Amino acid sequence: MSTCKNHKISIDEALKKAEIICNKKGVKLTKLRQKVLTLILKNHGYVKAYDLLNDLKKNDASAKPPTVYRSLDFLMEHGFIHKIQSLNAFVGCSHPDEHEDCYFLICKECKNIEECCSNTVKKVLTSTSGKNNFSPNQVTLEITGICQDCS
Amino acid sequence: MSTCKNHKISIDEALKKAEIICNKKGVKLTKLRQKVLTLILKNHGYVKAYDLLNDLKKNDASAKPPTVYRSLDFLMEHGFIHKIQSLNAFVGCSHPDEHEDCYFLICKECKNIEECCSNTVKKVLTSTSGKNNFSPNQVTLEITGICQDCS
DNA sequence: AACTATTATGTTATATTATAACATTCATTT
DNA sequence: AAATGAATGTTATAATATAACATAATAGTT
Repeated sequence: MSTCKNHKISIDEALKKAEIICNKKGVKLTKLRQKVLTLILKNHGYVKAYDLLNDLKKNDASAKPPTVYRSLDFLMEHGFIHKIQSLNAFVGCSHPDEHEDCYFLICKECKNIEECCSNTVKKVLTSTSGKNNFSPNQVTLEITGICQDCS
Repeated sequence: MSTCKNHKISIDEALKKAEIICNKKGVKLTKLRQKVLTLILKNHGYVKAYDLLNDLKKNDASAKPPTVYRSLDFLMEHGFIHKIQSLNAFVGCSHPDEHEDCYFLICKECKNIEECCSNTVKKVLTSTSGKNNFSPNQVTLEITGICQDCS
């Protein structure tokens, strides 16, 4: 069982968690989707779609862009991964079951991405949106900088 | 002089402002850059790079991707426009001289984008980053939802 | 004015990211 | 087994962006 200081939980645990959530929802975590999720979780930083595709090709030469994008779509839809908009990249989610608005601390040194949840941030964003009479739907909050280990 | 309720200032004013800032900085707002900035400001919502390219081609058939991307880079570098990461699109900036961390309210109905500055938001983000021992460098905050006019 | 250095633009080519559209396979239910 | 719907395979292409090198314009120097 592989673990990593950057994973709140191990890959195996994350996969099991995903399996359980899928069962609850009545959707299927197919072999392919598992494979893609595993490849993403294995990385401590972020992963690019075409790097994933190349990884998939090692086992299955017939893998093509839709192969990976469809899995990515599924995994995003169910909160198992997130897309980092400012990088066109993807990261695993450490807590797909308890999902709130999250934000990302992206270290430009080590490329590591920390996913954070903060009620304070959430509240401030909601209230500021409210002041603008805006009904928020989806928040993209990505903070690039230098992490503790790299400073 | 064209104005728009969504522009805090008119296009002409924005151009003049940009001109002044460029002079101060010792950089040049060339005809091409002016043209690109104008095309962006004319839009009330966001603009895609290749739409800009097509607009440019109307006057100059030889325009090519680097033509527009270089201008976009320049305009972003000096704060005259912003890139909306979640849309791969660009919006004009209404206050390039008094620049702080801004965020964007993106209406998925009317496609309008409101640029906002909030000290509260800024403070919360800085302090939350600090709690994670993270030195923020650049913040991407994009909130998608429904604006007042569309709700 | 001629020379030089720098900046900006032109040009060709290609890299990167992502989706549309249709065919086939697989799993589940009947 | 047949029918259905979901998932995957496959082909093609769309959309976004940059590398690399050539030329032109500009500003500063002689």
